[in-house]
Amino acid sequence: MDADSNLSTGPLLVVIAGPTASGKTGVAIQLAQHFHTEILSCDSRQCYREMNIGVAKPSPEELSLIPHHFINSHPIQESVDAAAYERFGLKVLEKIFATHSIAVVVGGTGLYLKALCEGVDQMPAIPVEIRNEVRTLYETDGLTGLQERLKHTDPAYFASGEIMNPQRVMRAMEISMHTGNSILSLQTKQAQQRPFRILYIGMDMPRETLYQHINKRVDEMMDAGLADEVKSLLPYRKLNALQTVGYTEIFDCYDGNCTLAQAVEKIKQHTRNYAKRQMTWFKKINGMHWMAPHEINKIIELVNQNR
RNA sequence: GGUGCGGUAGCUCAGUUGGUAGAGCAAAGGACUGAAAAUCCUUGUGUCGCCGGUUCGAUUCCGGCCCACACCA
Repeated sequence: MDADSNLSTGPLLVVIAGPTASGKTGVAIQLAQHFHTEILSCDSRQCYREMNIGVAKPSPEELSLIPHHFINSHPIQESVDAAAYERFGLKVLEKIFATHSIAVVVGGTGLYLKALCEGVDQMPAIPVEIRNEVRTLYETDGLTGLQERLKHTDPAYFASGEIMNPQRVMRAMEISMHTGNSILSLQTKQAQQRPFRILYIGMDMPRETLYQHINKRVDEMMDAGLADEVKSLLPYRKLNALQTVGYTEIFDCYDGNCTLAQAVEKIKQHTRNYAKRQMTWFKKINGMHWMAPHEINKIIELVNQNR
C-alpha cells in the first residue's frame, strides 16, 4: 500500500488503523466531529447486528454522535467478505464525498482496508455446489487429499502457493474447478486507482500498555454480560461470523470443556495474538503515520496539512 | 516417622538399554486477493532438583540430601 497518491487535490480519506483496543474508535469520532463528516467502519465483525459486546462495537451513545457505516449493517446469517466490503465501502464513500471533502475510515481488518484502498481483482462467483464439494473433499480426504488434486488441476499454485494453508488451498481449488484456470492468473497484484487521496494514520502504543488495555477490556466485556450474549448466539455458532475471539472460547465453555474463568483467560490470550497479527499487517503499510491515540490535536493538524 | 510416585524449556510432559535432550501450549517474528477477530509459516542451551560415587564419559546407574504429591502410621 502506498500513501503517496498522485492526486494532489480532491477528497481525502483519513484511515485510522491499529490493533484492537488501541483507541481507534475515540480518535475517529473526534476527527469526524471536528471535520463534520461521517465514519466508515472497517471491521469484519462489527457489521453484524447480533454481535455487540464481544466485538467491542461503539456504544449507542457514540454511534449517535456521528453517522456510522458498516456497523449493524448486516444480519449474522449473511456472509460478508473482502470483495463485498470493497463494493459496500466504495458506495458509502461516494455518497459521503458528494457533500464532504473528508471521510474517516476506522478499523482493524487489514484485508478489508486493502480491498477498500487498493481493490481486489474481479473473480467469478463460485456456485454453492462447487464450494460445498471442495469443503466435503477437505473433510473426507484432508489437506493432503486436496493437495494431490491441486497438483494436477493447478500445478502453478501447487508449486508456489500456500500449500499448507487449508483455506487458501480450498480457494485455489474452487477457482480451478469452476474456471479451469489457476487463481494466480486472476491476480494482477496491481493497486487500483481511487478517486480520493488516502492518509494513513496508525495508533501507536507500547506493546505492554496495549496488552494491559486488552486484558482490562475483556474483563469489562464479561461484566457487561458477554457470556449471555454468546449463549443467545449458540444456534448460530457454525456461522462464519461466530468464528471470532470471545465467542468460540465461551462456546467451548458451554460445551463443558473448561470453566468460565479459563475461557476468559483464553479470550485475553487470543485477543493479544490477534492484536499482534494486526500490527504485522499495519507495520508494512508505506507512509503510515504512527500517532498516539491521545495526541488528537496533532492528528487533526496532520489531517489539515494534507487537505 | 514409614512406603510409593515424581522433580527435564515460561507451563504440561516425553526421552536418553550411559555419549549433555524434544513435543504440545505459551512467547517472539512473518505471510496474507471472496472464511481475515479466519488461516498458515519460522524460531527451542535448558546448572535434565542438590551433593557425592562408579565410569574415558552421568541428565540416565548407585548412595545421601532437599522439595512436591499420595497412602500408611
